[in-house]
Amino acid sequence: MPRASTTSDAFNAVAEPRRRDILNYLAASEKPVGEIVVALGIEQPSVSKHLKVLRDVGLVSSRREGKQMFYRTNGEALRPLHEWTKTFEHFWSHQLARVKVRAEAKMKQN
Amino acid sequence: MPRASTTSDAFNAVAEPRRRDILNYLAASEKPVGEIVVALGIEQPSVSKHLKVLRDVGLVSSRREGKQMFYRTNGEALRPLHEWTKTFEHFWSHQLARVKVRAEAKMKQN
DNA sequence: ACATCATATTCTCATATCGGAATATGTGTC
DNA sequence: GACACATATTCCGATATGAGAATATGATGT
Repeated sequence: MPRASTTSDAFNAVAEPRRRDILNYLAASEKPVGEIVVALGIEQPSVSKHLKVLRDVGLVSSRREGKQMFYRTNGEALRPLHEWTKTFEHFWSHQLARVKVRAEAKMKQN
Repeated sequence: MPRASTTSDAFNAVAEPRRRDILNYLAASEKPVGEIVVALGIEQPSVSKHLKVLRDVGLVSSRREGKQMFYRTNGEALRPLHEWTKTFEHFWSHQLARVKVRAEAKMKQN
């Protein structure tokens, strides 16, 4: 069995750095493909292919306006990722407290 | 150019569902490989291979105790994922998002 | 040294991938 | 219709993958 398809879910789709770049770029406002191409410096066919993947998993939506296709990030599709990583939040938010405590303990020694 | 290696970063490593299962399982407390095998019903070689990937990206750490190898989740390595998804949080949590969604729903009625 | 238990590695295979190049589709204008 | 513009699709090649099976390594006890 090979690796799961990039279009199988949001986890697989955002594993690709370029696709995260695109999502970041489209988060502020919708943009036509051509602007993504120049802004991120990616070849046009690659951008179209990445957008297709993102669209398949619901991470972007599109709208046609004349010759142009406007894409926008649909951040809601990232919610499962956020929720899942959130369950590990205590690993670092608690740590801050622990480091603090350890630092204070060291201070007392001196 | 093929897909980036699963060991290139945490994003790629957790794209595999089994590896997320393992991270979930090891989050509570460290466990030997054998227990992961029975708990998740995955073949032992697969578990070892997944653990190697997770270890390569710092998502788990290991400790030997006699014949057994204990693994534990290192949640800190998921922080980049959490931080990144957090930048999209307003898509679902912000009141504006809710208003938008409701407005779009109303549009669809017509 | 040997046997046993626990884990890791190696091998094969079918498959999905990404980038690049070329081409196709779709839209508006003359 | 012919043309230009914007975007999408197809074909190619190199490569990493995950599962399964077989085997290797490592640790302990006798």
